[in-house]
Amino acid sequence: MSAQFTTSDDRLPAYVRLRDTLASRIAKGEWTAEQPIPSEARLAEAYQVSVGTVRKAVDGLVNERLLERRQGSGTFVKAPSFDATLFRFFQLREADGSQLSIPSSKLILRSRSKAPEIAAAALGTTDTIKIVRLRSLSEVPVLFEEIYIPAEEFSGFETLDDADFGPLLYPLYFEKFGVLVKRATDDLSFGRASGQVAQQLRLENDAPLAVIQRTAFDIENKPVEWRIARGSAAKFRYRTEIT
Amino acid sequence: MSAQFTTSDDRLPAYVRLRDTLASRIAKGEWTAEQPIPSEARLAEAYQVSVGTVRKAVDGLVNERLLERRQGSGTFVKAPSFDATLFRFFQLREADGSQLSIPSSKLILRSRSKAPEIAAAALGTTDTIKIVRLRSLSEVPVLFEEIYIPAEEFSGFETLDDADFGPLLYPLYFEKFGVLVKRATDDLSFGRASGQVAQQLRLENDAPLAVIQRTAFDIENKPVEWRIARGSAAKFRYRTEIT
DNA sequence: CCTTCCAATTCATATATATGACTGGTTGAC
DNA sequence: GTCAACCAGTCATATATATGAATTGGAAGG
Repeated sequence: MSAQFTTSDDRLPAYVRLRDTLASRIAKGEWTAEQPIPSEARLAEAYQVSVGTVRKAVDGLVNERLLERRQGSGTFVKAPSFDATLFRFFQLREADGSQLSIPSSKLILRSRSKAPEIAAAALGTTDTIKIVRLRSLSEVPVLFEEIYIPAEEFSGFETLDDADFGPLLYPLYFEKFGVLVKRATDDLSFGRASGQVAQQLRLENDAPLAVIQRTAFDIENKPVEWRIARGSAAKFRYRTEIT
Repeated sequence: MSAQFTTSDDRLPAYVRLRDTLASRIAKGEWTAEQPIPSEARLAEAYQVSVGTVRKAVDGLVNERLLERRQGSGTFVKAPSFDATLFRFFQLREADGSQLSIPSSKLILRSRSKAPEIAAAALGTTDTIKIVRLRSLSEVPVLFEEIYIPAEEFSGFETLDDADFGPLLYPLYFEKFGVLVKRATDDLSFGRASGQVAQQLRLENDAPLAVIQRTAFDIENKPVEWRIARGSAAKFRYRTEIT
């Protein structure tokens, strides 16, 4: 039984093509996070390569955090744990001082909308759906988000039921539209509150703001979301590793 | 010919012990960045392991950016390219609009000094040497830095000749004290200018400030430097990848 | 019914080996 | 002297294989 690589330049090394092939199968949702993918031996047999080559391909995907190895049990698709990323920036805790938690989200707007220039440049299209949310911890608003996603990829997004929206968008993208966000680039800068932003965040005009602009990419490195999030600079905390 | 692993728990896999051993040899400055380290075949022979095991050990060090492979030529120690990291935050250009460059540095203070609590906590000692610098681009001050390093590791630092100081400290740490900075953790927040900081940066009192607190670690993950850097928030730009 | 033990499955480590690709220097023809 | 061809050394890819370690599920036994 010899499965095919997904079309990709066959001058590339086998382990690279296998990695791409597996990434694509993961993106298609062929495997769930609960069940192991086929064993290394099976994959080797299926794609007619050696186990070593499979291991090297899987190594890559493990490195990219798409897969997770569990010795003795198998290799599993890693649930896209893109969870609290944005909230690493605002290290807030619930009033009781407990662990950080994912803030609740209030949907303010969701509509077909022409993307502003900077979002259009990042996404490569002006035909987008705009989402505006206010995120809060313990009823205190902490982050005001404007989000743009390409209308083409997310057609039907405007008509989703409000009940489908949880506090996190990326799982929704994946479940309803098969869009798996794999990485993102965040740009941080500093600004000042005004108008709707100030009002929603309950800040004074000109209050210092931390501004985070994010472009998110799917498995194929195609940009699938642009957003700008703003929160009070006073509460801003960010930690990063440099190597 | 069988070289020894540096003492490390011999229950660990061979490739891990070899990686540690090589890391230690790199840290000792046994190889320069200009000459290749011994070939994979030679290392395999010297340590009595297979080439595959050597490759896996070297893979690790390449991943950590300690080594760099050049097909056909060899594997080289990577010059600690910790250069412009801090200045990723302040994306400033020379007045002529040219590429970013490393800012010049004016030494303001260098003396044995008791570390403030937060630095002492990071470094594990209060017995430190304090360095204060003002960094400028095209004569415009952009960053005010206070740096603490453990007096024990850097004994003699106070008596270094001023001429030894270039714009970057990490090469100096390495050349004069054998301390190789491998990674660092940066904590970002926003604050307000006052006193000496405001004066040196030529900002008004209460001007918004970006604050970066960094702890730097050597190859053995021992903290070897703590610093706090401050610059005008207005010029602050930071980009990061999330995956 | 529960615990213990065992066997199968799976990933983890390690070796040995072969071939290809790239680099840098040497050789030799002109 | 110049330049092309060659060659030796090095990392890159790929295979085959063996053994160890962790997990799981079921059989055996009380």
